[in-house]
Amino acid sequence: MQASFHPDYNPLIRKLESIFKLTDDERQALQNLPMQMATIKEDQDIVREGDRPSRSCLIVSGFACAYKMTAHGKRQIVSFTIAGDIPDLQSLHLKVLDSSVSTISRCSVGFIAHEDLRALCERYPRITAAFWRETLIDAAIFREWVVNVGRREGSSRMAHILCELIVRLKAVGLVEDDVCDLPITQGEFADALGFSPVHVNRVFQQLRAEGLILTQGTRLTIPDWDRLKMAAEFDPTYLHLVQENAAA
Amino acid sequence: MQASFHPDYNPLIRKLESIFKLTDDERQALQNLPMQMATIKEDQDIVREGDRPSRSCLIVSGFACAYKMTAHGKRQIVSFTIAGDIPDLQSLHLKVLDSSVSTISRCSVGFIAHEDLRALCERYPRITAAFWRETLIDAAIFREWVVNVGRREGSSRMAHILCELIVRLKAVGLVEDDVCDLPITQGEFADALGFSPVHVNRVFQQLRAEGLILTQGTRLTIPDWDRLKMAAEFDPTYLHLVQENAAA
DNA sequence: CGAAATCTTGAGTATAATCAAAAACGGTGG
DNA sequence: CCACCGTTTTTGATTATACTCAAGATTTCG
Repeated sequence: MQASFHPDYNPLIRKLESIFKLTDDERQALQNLPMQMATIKEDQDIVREGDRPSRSCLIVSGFACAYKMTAHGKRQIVSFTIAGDIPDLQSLHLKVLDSSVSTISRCSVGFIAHEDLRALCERYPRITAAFWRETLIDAAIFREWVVNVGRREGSSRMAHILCELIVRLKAVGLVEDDVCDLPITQGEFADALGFSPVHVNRVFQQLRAEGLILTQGTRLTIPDWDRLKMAAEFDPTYLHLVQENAAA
Repeated sequence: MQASFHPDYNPLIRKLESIFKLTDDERQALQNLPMQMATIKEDQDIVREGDRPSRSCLIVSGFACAYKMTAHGKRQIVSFTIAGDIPDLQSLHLKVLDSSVSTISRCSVGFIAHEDLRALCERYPRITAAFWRETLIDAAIFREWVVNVGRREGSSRMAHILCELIVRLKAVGLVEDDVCDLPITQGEFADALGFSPVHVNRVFQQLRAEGLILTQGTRLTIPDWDRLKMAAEFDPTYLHLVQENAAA
């Protein structure tokens, strides 16, 4: 089936609008972009390492992640993806996928054919630049994750990933009053941080004890944003948010 | 001063040629691309985190790296860059640099103004796509580094980074008979692997004892490539080399 | 309500960090 | 060519962070 978003609700258009003012022409082209919608339940692979996809997937709602497996069967999550992200946009130019994408929560996703993306890019250079820019921000996030996993310990590592998630969720309107819904299990955080699940649990308790976070089920509350940022050594520059969205 | 390469020696053109056959027009445009050449001695920053550069730098020869510092003064190298790489190409679309680039050995670099790159991309969409693709491969390498630092231990982590370097050096003709010159100190490897220098030293000794590597000064020899690959759990897919260069 | 997943706790272990000092190496200048 | 200096590599001993294993508590969801 084709997408039928109210213009304001198409998360792709919203994201591009936040970077620059779309012309009517560009907006029209984006609204007409064929998109095959699907709902995918939690913990399902959307695409797998080794695939040679002919389309990319836009996460419309829900949480997903990109991950790789080591030869010894250990999983490393390399990024969390939220509404508006296209976690496999790189497959437009790289034939073989080098990582898998899996849902974390139930997701609504839109598949966009590469041929349609290519046609769009060919006609609208500013959209090409915007897509390229998105993949460059993804790369900036990977860089920061290398730093996080390589050089930060326990609680600052955990705090950092929480800061990143909150800022990114805030940018797409998914944080209200320092509260957000974060359906990510401690085991999944472990795979993102290079920790064991047990260690994540202990670090969580430490953060709670220090009053840096509050959890009730999947609901996360940040009582004191500045203190969490401090504990995380968090500097949001690498997310390259535009001013209006950079509420960090 | 302007660049004056023999066509075959311009590492940027060589790299693009390895992806697709350039038209005469495209090759001409690349040869005419204004490039300010400089020689930079070892351990010098070329650009720094926080800069807002108006040009990008092509590494023509030598070894460099991109790195970030944590608030506690620890350094994490997020990538090694070799001849033909443009480690800060992302600054074409991201105003503020989120990482620094430093030389490791004495380097010959060419600075290319963003306005010239933009003009080139505007006129030659295939070159745009090729540059975009290069940044996507950078991102794929960052992903693999997250896995390496997050989920591999001691010798496989070290072996993996050696495998990557060797394959990339081979792709640009800097490996002969399983021997290459690798002017990277153990302290620098430590910053790339998230280890202490002492631990890198011990892992090196382990790899030597297992006959996986041989070192004489900065000269690295790989007696048995398959065994090193095995120890590293190395799969070169993520480097997205084209067939002719994929001698891994 | 019951089963499965997730979270939590404890105990023992392993990988890697830190600190400190010595040996080897590489380049420079006399 | 050799002595000297700074850097890099190496070694040893101790400590710390995080892992593993195992079991019990809690939550979630059908």
